[in-house]
Parts: sequence; structure tokens; C-alpha cells
Amino acid sequence: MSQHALFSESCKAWRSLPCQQSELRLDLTLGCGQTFRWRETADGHWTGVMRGKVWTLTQTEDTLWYYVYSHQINPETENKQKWKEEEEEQLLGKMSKRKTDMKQEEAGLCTVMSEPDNKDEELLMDYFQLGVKLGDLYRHWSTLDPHFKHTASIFTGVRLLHQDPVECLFSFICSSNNHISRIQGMVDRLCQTLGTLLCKLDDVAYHDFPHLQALTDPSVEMNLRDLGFGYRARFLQQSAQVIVSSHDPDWLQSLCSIPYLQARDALRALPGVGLKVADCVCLMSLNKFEALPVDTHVWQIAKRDYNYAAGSNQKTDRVYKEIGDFFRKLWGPYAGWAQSVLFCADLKRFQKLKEEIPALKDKTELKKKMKERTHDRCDEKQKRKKGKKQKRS
DNA sequence: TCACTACCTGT
DNA sequence: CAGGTAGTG
Repeated sequence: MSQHALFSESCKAWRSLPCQQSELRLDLTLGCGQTFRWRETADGHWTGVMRGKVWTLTQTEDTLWYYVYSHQINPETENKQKWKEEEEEQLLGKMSKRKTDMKQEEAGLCTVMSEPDNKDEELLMDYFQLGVKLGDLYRHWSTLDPHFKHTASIFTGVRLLHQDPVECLFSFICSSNNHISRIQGMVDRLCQTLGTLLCKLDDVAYHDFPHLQALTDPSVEMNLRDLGFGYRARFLQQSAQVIVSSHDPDWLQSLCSIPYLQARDALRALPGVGLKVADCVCLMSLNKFEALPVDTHVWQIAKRDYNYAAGSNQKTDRVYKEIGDFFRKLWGPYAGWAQSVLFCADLKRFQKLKEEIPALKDKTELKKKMKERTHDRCDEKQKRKKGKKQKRS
């Protein structure tokens, strides 16, 4: 039985990448609810599945350390359903390289560390989008927005991941009317039930995210309902069905190369996908960095920190788009990245990071400034609101 | 376009 | 109510 790798015990077995903490904070980036696939398996050690491999990551001030596990399958303990195997057979033709690798591993290899592979570094660079200089962006946003500057001074290194579109889409279909911890559990069970087993570490099984094909079977809805997915179970199965039956195999991926709003509309045609989920997929897997998911957190942030008054009581598509436009105007083309910083800072689990920091005085000063800053814009909106109120009464 | 409601489940 | 969506009037 393999174990989770520990940096302190075997640092020679780890590989590394130069990376400042100001460019990436693993705890914030992996724990802020953009992905549901990583767990802190030891102090500062994050283990999860990415690009079909199992990784443990940790970091020091200027270095990102990574450990890639070799797939270690014990067929006797894996209770595969027959239909799943059949489906995998069907898929064999289109199977990605990682699947082929897996077949080899299944032949009985039981190594702990995978062979060093230059591709791993590329995978990490791509997944964490390390080509995007976060420090520069932070500095830029800070010149535009005093509130951002204040928050960003504490929440450094919050970075958007470049996730797989299938994983992103189906994870966020699960996210509707739901909170992070439950979504994590659901995605866990989804992978465990329909995804390929990759390896076991300390008795914890790591599965790949299910292939699209595995989600299309009509039995999936009932399966997932039994696993506590509620009404989302149908959305998952139906969306998979629609994609497979009425689009090209690489349709989802191909949305990368069309404009943001077109991609968002295309996604919205899928069952269980509204504006918010579509924006999540656009931003987190299709490189639409101006996409800005407006959930209740962002909505609160707009009201509380930016005195955004428009439609403060309505959650219509119109208000959704207005709030997005407001932040895009403020932050520019990478607005989605800036949003993720404030979103992260708003999560309950990270509130303790704020404790020892700011003089309350600064905060109130800041609020005053913001009020003046946004006054004109809100004025207009408030008029509209007032008109409505009168109408209602 | 807007307002309202049902939808699953857990806290 | 929770990090929504879809159906109805």
C-alpha cells in the first residue's frame, strides 16, 4: 500500500518549479471552491487528481514542489460495474494517452513515484496558468480599486486554474443552490462511482473524473439520486446526453476559440446550466477571463463593498449582467481573476486570515472613498429602483 | 422582462 | 437558507 508523499521525509523524490508565493498560494487557490478535487492531506500538502494523474503539491517561499504518483491498481478491490467496463471498451478508440498509460500500469506495476517526465512540468504550468503574472495583475487592479488593494494585501497568490471543461461543467452543475463542502462530497462520489480508479494512498482511493460517455447512460440519474445529488442528478445525465448526441466530440473544448458571450450562450442551452454555471465554465476552463460568475457572495460584495445599489433585492438575469459589467468596467479584461480574489476573501473558512491585519480606521476611510467613487453610477440605478418601489406600492 | 415557486439535501 | 435553474403567469 502506497502512502501520501511527505516532503520532509523524501524531498529528493520531489521535483520543483520556481514559483513565488505571491504568484501562487496553494491553500487559497485550491481551497476557494473553484475546484473540488484537492484535499490538504498533510500540513501544507495538497493531494488531488489533475490531468488524469494523482499529485501531491506543497510549496516553500519561492518554490512549488510536486510529486506525481504512478497508477497503482488493485483490480480485486475495485468493484467495477459491467456497464462501465463496456463503455470503456467503446471508448477505447478515442482514448487519451493517459488511458493507454493506465493499461500498462494495470499489468502489475506498483511503483510509488512515476518516472520523471518533462510533461509534468508543462501540465503544472498549464493548470496553474503560471504564464499569467499574478503580481502584475494585482498591482494593476490595486491602482484601479482601493478596496481591491486592501483585500489583496492579505489574500495574495489567489490564482485561477485552467481546469478541464468536462470536469468544470459537471462539477458546477452540482453547485447550484448548494455549498462547497457538499459539492466536494458530491464530486467525490461522482468520481468514485463513474470514474477510473487511479491509485490508492493510505487507503484513500483516487479516481479520475468520469468521461462524458459514462454520464450519458439513463441509469445515471437514479444512481446519482441515490448518492444524494437530488434534482441535479437529472441535469448531469441530460447535459451529458445532449453533448454526446448533438455535438462533436470536442465541442466543449472548441468553445475555447469562440467569443465569451457566444460560448456562454452555447453552454446555457444545456439543462441545469444558467448564467452563473456557464460563467464558471467560461472563466475556469475556457480561458474567458472577462467572465465573472455572480453568486450570492459576489452579489453581497457588490452591495457591501462597492455600494452597488441597483436591483439590490432582485436576482434577475438583468441584474446579474449589470453586476458583471460593473466589475468588468472597474477591473478590465481579467475581471474574472480579480473577482476570484475578493470571492476567496469572502469565504468563511478564510476569515481568520484577516484577524491580525487591518486597522478598522483604514477600512472606514476606504468605505467613504468608495462611496464617493461609485456615487454617480449608483445614483442612476437608485432612481430606477425607486421607480419600481412606487410601482409596487 | 419580472416575480414567484418548486426542486434535493444537509445544517 | 446554502455559491441556482427552469417553469409558470
